Amino acid sequence: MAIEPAHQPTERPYHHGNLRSALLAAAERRVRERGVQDLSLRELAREIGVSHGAPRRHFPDRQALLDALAESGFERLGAELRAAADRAGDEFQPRLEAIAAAYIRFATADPALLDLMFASKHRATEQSLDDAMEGAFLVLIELILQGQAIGRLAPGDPERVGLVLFSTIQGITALLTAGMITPEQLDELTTDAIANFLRGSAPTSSSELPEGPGCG
Amino acid sequence: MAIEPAHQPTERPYHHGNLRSALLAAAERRVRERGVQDLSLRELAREIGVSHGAPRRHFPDRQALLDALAESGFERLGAELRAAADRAGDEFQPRLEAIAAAYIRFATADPALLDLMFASKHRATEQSLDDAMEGAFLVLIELILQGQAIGRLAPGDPERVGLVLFSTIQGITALLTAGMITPEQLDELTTDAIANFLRGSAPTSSSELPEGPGCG
DNA sequence: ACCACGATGTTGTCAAGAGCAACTTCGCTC
DNA sequence: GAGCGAAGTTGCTCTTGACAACATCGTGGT
Repeated sequence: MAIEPAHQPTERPYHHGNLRSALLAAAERRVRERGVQDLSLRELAREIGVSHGAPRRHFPDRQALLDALAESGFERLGAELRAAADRAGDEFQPRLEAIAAAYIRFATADPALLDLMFASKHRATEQSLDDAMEGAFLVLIELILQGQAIGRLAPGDPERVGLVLFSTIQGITALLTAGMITPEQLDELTTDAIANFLRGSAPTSSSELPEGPGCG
Repeated sequence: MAIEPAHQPTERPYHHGNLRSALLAAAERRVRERGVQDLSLRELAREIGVSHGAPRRHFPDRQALLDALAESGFERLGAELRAAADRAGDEFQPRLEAIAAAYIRFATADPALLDLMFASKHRATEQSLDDAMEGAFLVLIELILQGQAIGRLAPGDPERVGLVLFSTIQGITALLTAGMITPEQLDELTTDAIANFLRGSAPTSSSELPEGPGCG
């Protein structure tokens, strides 16, 4: 008989439908609210209304779920960075500031997730995780290329320059989530760091203009 | 009956003597070898040869041990930074490079401990942890002050400048422990970052010498 | 239609760890 | 030398992760 059991029309069917997505979504929320440490597969199963053994079909162990969480985190981060860059228009510096702000916004909203993303790499040799990471980093590389093209940044391997910028921004988030700086200091530090990066990576007068015309 | 039981002269006495230190030492080694995640109080107790309930007398719960570990980590980090600075002599740039190298050496040798140090701050409102952190950061501040005094760095709040430098170095370690850069890239990135910082924080010609004598 | 099979979910079990409490042993002081 | 508190032990409960055997569903082949 039929299509539905007698109790409630929306009684859970035997199969959840997309348990994997549900687990990831619930896990991301739990991580945001209570940290990675307290994340329990059984608790997630309970919350979703599924048995404690069910998650195993989708994630062989706890680490596998964390890896998947990290991967989706990198995808979302990449998307947010790109969106911020797009919204910021075509000019270099506003784009740089928008990307940095978006990164820091992500880190502020999801500190535990970002930690997880940076921690998960250790064990996981997953290609997909690498790809997701690479995708997020690409936004920075493109920005560097633009900066070099318009002469705001000294020429050179864009990846090297990108890493310097990346380190700085990631370091700021580390200090923030570690509680070593207050939210007020955050804005100040971000501004300082970007200004420092721009000055430090600007073409030198001599490289830009071999004759040293600054003293014309 | 008396002084010793019959078995072995060096049979463990009922009281360990300094279980707290032993726990911290064993924990630090375990964290270095297998990460924070796998650290188990009971395993430590077993390794030291003490019952599973004993650690509780010194650390009310697992987090308390982690906090203590973080604190001692900051103390050691501070000591190593200071030692490196002292060894480097009196000149500014060698000191800067030595301090950065020492920080990164620490991060390379004890990645999990550094993560722990930066993660433990969340919960712990311990004053002692703050103090230990502050002590490590002080080395940087003094360095900045020196740089400003000799005119290699632009004047300004040394803490602000110090945070920029700190962020960058900490960011590098984050990329390293995340596996996003290889050890070869590490040296390159460190060099780039320091050079970038120095250029970015150098006094401008105009602020340094109001009359712009560079073209004299 | 029907059946077999694989994917998904459930239940039961085991080992291990954290946290807690009652008890024991020791060192130290009065 | 009695007792008191610090340090250590033992035994318990609860939770979790991992695993295996079983149940249920839907889908493709015939």
